[in-house]
Amino acid sequence: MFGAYPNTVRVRKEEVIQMQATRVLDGLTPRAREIVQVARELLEREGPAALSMRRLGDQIGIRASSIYEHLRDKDALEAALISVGFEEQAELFARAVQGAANPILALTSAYRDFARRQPNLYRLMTERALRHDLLAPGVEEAAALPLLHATGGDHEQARAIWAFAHGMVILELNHRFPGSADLDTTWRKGIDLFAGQPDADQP
Amino acid sequence: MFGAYPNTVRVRKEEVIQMQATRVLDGLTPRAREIVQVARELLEREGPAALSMRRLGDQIGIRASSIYEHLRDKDALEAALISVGFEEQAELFARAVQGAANPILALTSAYRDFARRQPNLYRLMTERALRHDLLAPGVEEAAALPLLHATGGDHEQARAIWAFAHGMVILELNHRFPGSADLDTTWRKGIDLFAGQPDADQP
DNA sequence: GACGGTGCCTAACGGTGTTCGGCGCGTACC
DNA sequence: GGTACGCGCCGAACACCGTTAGGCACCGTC
Repeated sequence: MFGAYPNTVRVRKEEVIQMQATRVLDGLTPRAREIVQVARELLEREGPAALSMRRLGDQIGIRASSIYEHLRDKDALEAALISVGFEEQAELFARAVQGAANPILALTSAYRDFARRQPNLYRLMTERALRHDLLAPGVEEAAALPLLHATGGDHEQARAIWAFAHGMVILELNHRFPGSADLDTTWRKGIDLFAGQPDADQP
Repeated sequence: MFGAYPNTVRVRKEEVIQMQATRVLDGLTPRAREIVQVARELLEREGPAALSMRRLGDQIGIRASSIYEHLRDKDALEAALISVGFEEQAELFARAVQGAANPILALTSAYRDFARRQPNLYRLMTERALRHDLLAPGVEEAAALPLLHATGGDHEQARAIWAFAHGMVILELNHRFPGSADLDTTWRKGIDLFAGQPDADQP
């Protein structure tokens, strides 16, 4: 992410829209889509430990072994969930920057919102190396494009902002900040550093 | 972390040293210490999936069920590993700031080194909420103190730097940056923003 | 009407964390 | 010196996990 394209890339909004149009679940049968959807609800409602093939089968009304008729294995199921997550991020982020006075602030707010609304999916999307061989192609890059666009194509800055945002989000989700911490302020100050008045050091 | 103490705390170096002296493993029997040590090697050598009670027993030469004579359960084992990790961080960080021209830069370098040298332990320490009821008391705070000290007691700044550092580290460990990314540069630029010349915007 | 594929089933394998009952051995005490 | 105790181990078992193999019923197509 933030480096898959050469530094000189110029991203037009049309390209972003087009990548969003590539629906992840289109490559799946209706039954597989249903399974992925139920899996997502189960994951978010009861946590990662509850997302077992047997529990998932129970939710649908079939045996665990029958799931393998529709999805190769659990890795493929998780990859589908992650692909859906990236797709929704891409759409969310593209919408967030539309007409935003401070695109980077708008993007990081949307990033935090996404993670807080579906913490278990967000963890799934970030806590391990990605299986690019199982993900829907291009979906990760599509989620990253709005931020790269907001930094004017500066991969360096985009990566730094992403690292800060992910660090803030995942430490918050894992309750690693004390309850007394004013995270809104920490976010604002941090983002101001990255995206704030860049002309401050100009004469 | 970065908030367990009131903002006005003044940390003397002697206090840091003293907290380091509290050895985590002292509360364990010799056999339990051995198990934790073997578990650490197994975790780091073969990854989190290999850290099972049976595999661990094999390494020691006993049955999995015998481990429960020495450690309450797997949560307690993991908590011991995490406690050891924090303890080593505390010592490493305290050493890193000694005589450093730029303490924050020295600290974040040590932070990254720690994570890269024992990625699986670092993941274990950060990827879930901490079981404070199982951790050695004070060990998390001890690891956080040097950074809080380096920011002059500014919890806000300490949290932001921590979030950036953790984000950079965990995304690097999980291979989420492209191979072409120059992470050294990203680190330097990011840390400069947080800790760099604060007199840049002075006349 | 037979054929083939689809989608489910049961059963099983090897793995996981954990508990229970038993057993041998060394130490402490009478 | 004999006895009691408890520590540290063991085997067996339970409930769960991901996954595979083989069978069976249905349904559309030739």
